[in-house]
Amino acid sequence: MSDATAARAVTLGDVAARAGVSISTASKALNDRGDVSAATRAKVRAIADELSFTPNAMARGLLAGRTGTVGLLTSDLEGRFMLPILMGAEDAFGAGRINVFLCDARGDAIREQHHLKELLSRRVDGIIVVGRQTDPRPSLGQELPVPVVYAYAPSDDPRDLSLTPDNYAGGRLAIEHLLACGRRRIAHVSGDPAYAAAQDRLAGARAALGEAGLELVGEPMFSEWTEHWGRDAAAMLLQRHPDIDAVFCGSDQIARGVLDSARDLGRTVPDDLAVIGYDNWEVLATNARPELTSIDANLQQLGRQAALRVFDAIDGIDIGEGAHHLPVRLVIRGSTIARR
Amino acid sequence: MSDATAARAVTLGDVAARAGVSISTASKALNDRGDVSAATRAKVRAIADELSFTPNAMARGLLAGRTGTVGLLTSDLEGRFMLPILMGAEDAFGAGRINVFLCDARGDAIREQHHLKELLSRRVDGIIVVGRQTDPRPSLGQELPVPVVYAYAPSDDPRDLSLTPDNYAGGRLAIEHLLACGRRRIAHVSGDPAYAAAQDRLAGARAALGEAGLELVGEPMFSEWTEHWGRDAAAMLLQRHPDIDAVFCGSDQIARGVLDSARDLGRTVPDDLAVIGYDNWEVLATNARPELTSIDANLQQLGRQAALRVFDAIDGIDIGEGAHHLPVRLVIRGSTIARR
DNA sequence: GAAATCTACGAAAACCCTTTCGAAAAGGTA
DNA sequence: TACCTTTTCGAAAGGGTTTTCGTAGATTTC
Repeated sequence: MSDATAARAVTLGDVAARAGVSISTASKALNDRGDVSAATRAKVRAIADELSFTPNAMARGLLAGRTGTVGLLTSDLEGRFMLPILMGAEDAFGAGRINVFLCDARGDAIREQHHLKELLSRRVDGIIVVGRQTDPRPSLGQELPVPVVYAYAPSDDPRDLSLTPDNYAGGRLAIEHLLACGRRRIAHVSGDPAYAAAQDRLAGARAALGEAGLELVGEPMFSEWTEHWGRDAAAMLLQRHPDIDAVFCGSDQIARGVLDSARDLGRTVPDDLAVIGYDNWEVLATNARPELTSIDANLQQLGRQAALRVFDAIDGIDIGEGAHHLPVRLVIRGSTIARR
Repeated sequence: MSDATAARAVTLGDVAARAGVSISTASKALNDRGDVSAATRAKVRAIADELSFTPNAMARGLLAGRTGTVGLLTSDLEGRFMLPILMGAEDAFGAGRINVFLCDARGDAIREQHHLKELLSRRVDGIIVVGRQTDPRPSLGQELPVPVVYAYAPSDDPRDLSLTPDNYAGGRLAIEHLLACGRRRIAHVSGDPAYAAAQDRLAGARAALGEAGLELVGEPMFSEWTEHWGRDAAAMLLQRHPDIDAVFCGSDQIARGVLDSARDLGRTVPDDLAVIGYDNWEVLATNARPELTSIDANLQQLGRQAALRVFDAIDGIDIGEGAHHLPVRLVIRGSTIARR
């Protein structure tokens, strides 16, 4: 960028002057509006191309009242869950010629307020708030001049619209799959029990077991969402309850640890022991031995949905309120069913 | 968002009227500019707060010529490398009251052009282009009205400024560490040989070995950047060259696979065999058995640098040109040195 | 008391675009 | 020729803010 001439950008006026027409005619020619002769239109278009004229979105937005931008307020970019949501949203917006303002609050409420102000000052047409856990988070309030949709982490105010993955259903789905595979003695190893996700998944699992007249083998084991813990937990578990035939893990990382320990202890997966993970983190799941069956939260879909809701709200459509739990999906791989 | 009144946002005029002063006085009062009495200033401020007035950034940008926004044009959000870069950039910008337009081109040139046009239409003050590989990518051209900095993937035009991690130095660093650990019979397992990163790391490794009067054991093994390949490669390697005492892996995933196979084949890491990875992907590296020594490309720092360069360019400072290789960092863990 | 100096404020231009409405030109009809 | 219709274009307003410059009033100086 040595010679980036900071020359004034070419304006509609420049195009009009060069084409020998008025500014209004030029505008109409470029926007297919009003009555302009075909010849004039072609001429203006040609000149605009030649000067590589790009209309000033700000000037346009000033008039229209709409900016064609949406704010994406994340609390923690780092998280693995943020990305697919972000992609889904960006995807949906990209199709509609909307641009995304990205703000990362780093989990800090003050930074969040600061970013919120920035977004409002830029007159975004809507805001998506993406949390890093499925635990409820403080609402931005009801007084905002733009529609807000909460994704992943629901708002703690039921008047807000929140989209969040259905962890309860995920827990059920995992257990139902294990039961369908003929497993009966199922244990649960999960992460931090303070996470709503951990509790919801467990609740779903217990419900599914209950309907089959079964219970978890032993107490559910909670600690961290890491492979390390998965290994340690599995070692303890297999010693205490050598007769288990399946483990439902709260995350793929934990499941990887469980797989490792099981292998070390001479258990064969899936024949001897079925293992199911959660999150369907592809890199981890597909490189496990055997490949890991998992629950996918459809996060990209969730991001898409959030974006579409914001679209609707912008168009004046009522998008409703409350926390909506989006369906999750079972991805079957070799850790629960032997390959034929 | 049930009651998001689409009421017209409060303008400076509203504040001025309510305060009983002119628009210009109100503006000056809020911006600490011009001559305004302390009393008037306080009054205007109070009213602005009360009405929760937020200046319209578009109207402001229209005048100033600067928008306080920067475009982040990524070619592939999905990639693991994008995130830290994005975070670093967002961080640097956040501090300077600049907002980030995020655009994901999905690796598609047409989408990229489309997004570029959008960004220019929004009159961003600068653009950061983030690629997904360290291979050179097509330049956006020299004719753009705003400064551009290429991060991770350098531009193929030497007149552009590119910041990219120094893979050659990374290769050297890895080998030098292994040599310092007393290893002499070192093999190399890497990913897709079509990646510049793979070739650069290998070249650096060979240079370091050469200086010590050594050579790689066997041919470098290329295939995929996966654990699967790491396992397969290690199995072959240890059969063909049972006497190797270290493996330099092209990625942490490959290294994880190598660790797995080594363990299966009864080799002890690090006593018997040292393993070093690349990328320092924390989740993988710290959960390996033993924890994985790796090379960290300082991507967050790279993103920061890119942002700062754009800042400078906006301020009219010449930011230079050419591809700059940013230093990488060795992170020592248990896979190369036994814990005391 | 007049002149000079400050101080505090307001009017208006500028930024770039879209849109409305009126006017001019061109063509057709009686 | 006088009148009407259709087509094509331009003048001007409007959007919200910043900034420049002028002015009215207050204060000081001789």
